[in-house]
Amino acid sequence: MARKISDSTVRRLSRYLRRLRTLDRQELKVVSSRELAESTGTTAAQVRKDLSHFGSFGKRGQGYAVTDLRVQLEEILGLTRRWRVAVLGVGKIGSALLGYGFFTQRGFDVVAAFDSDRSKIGREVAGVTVQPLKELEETFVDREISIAIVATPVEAAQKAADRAVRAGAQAILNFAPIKLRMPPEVAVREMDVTLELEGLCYLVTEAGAATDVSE
Amino acid sequence: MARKISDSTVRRLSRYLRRLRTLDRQELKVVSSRELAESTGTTAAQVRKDLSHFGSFGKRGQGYAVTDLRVQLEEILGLTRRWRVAVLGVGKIGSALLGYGFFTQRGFDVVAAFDSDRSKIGREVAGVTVQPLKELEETFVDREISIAIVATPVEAAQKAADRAVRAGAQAILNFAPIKLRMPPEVAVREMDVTLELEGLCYLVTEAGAATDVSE
DNA sequence: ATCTTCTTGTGCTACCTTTCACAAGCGAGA
DNA sequence: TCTCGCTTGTGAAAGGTAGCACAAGAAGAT
Repeated sequence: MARKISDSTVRRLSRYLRRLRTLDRQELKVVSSRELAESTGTTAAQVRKDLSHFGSFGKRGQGYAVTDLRVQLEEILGLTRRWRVAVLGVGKIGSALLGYGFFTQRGFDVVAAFDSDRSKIGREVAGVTVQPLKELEETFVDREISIAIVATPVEAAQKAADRAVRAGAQAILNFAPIKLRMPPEVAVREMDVTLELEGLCYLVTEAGAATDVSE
Repeated sequence: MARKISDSTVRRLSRYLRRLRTLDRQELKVVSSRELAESTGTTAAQVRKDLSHFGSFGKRGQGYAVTDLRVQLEEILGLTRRWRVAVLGVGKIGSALLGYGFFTQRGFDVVAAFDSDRSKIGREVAGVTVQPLKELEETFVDREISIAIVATPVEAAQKAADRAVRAGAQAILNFAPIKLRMPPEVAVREMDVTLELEGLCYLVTEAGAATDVSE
């Protein structure tokens, strides 16, 4: 299992898992690569290729055992344990994330929140008390936090992420509109709303231009 | 300009533009592909290749004129006009987006918000009055809304998106954890927090397993 | 026991994206 | 005018990802 798995494969695995959990709740026993593909927006061949990187989980002629595959995927993705998460920056996005019940349900416990704004410190948001930044290092170590969600204003993002990493964070989910510079051993994913919106604008504009020409 | 530009290229163009806007504000006149690459986390060759799909904007030996390239990119991405946006679902994420000042600054006007919850209807969030879903169609047409941000609970997402498209939306930014089925002419981008978090878990777990073996 | 039907796992192929490497071009200075 | 230093634009190569097509295998029917 030494070969590198691409981000797009990992994203699809998450989608398969999500679907499998639903099927499992509905007590369905078996699913085919085709069904899995249709419900996650990909192709059957892609599903099989993705899974084949990790082993053979299906039965020819039958499909995949739902519960079994679900468990396998949870193990592959590292979701058999719970993950402790901290939110850096309790503004609009930070508060929304703190109140997002889905996390707990999915194995993520938001156990700390930080902000530099004195008026926010001490306030309790969705069961988590907002702490001052100076307590970041100690809290990360004490509560064994491995994932930091950066939801600060853009100008504070890099520094906040740096501190989280020095305090032991192994992964960063970044909502700030900036490309963070991180050491290679730290996993980073970007959630950049304006970037995606601008991407949509390009597609709409392009589609419009294309039809204009053909007409 | 008939060839298809990949999503990753478009995302990078957005990043270049973001950087160019900063440089422009700082009154810097010229920038090289190398500088642009460093500040956006890519390579100089990549920057040049990305731009070359749309024309020759630089001067050999000199670099790119900042303002000029900024304007070119704004035109390419379709950002010389303003875009009218509606938020579907005024829960945690929806409200956070409504209050996100960055949008206005970047050419996006959130001109409508919808929710099915009676207690939210009529309430004003960041200058936008929450409307009932039954007014969706009329409002999309009247206000010429082209982009819908789906921030409903997962079970309502597909229906909300369908209605938006029937009412004239050309693009969907989807925050619900589901792969939306949309006609091909509609542009869709996903913002799936748990998907990204699970991706981080995979990377951290994998990195841990790798070091365990080598040690 | 054999045949039929169905679906997996996978080698091969096609396509797409990124990187490399260098000629072409620009300006400054002698 | 010629040379030098620098950076672009781009063809070609490398590297990666997705799709195709089919042999292998499993269960049930005859």
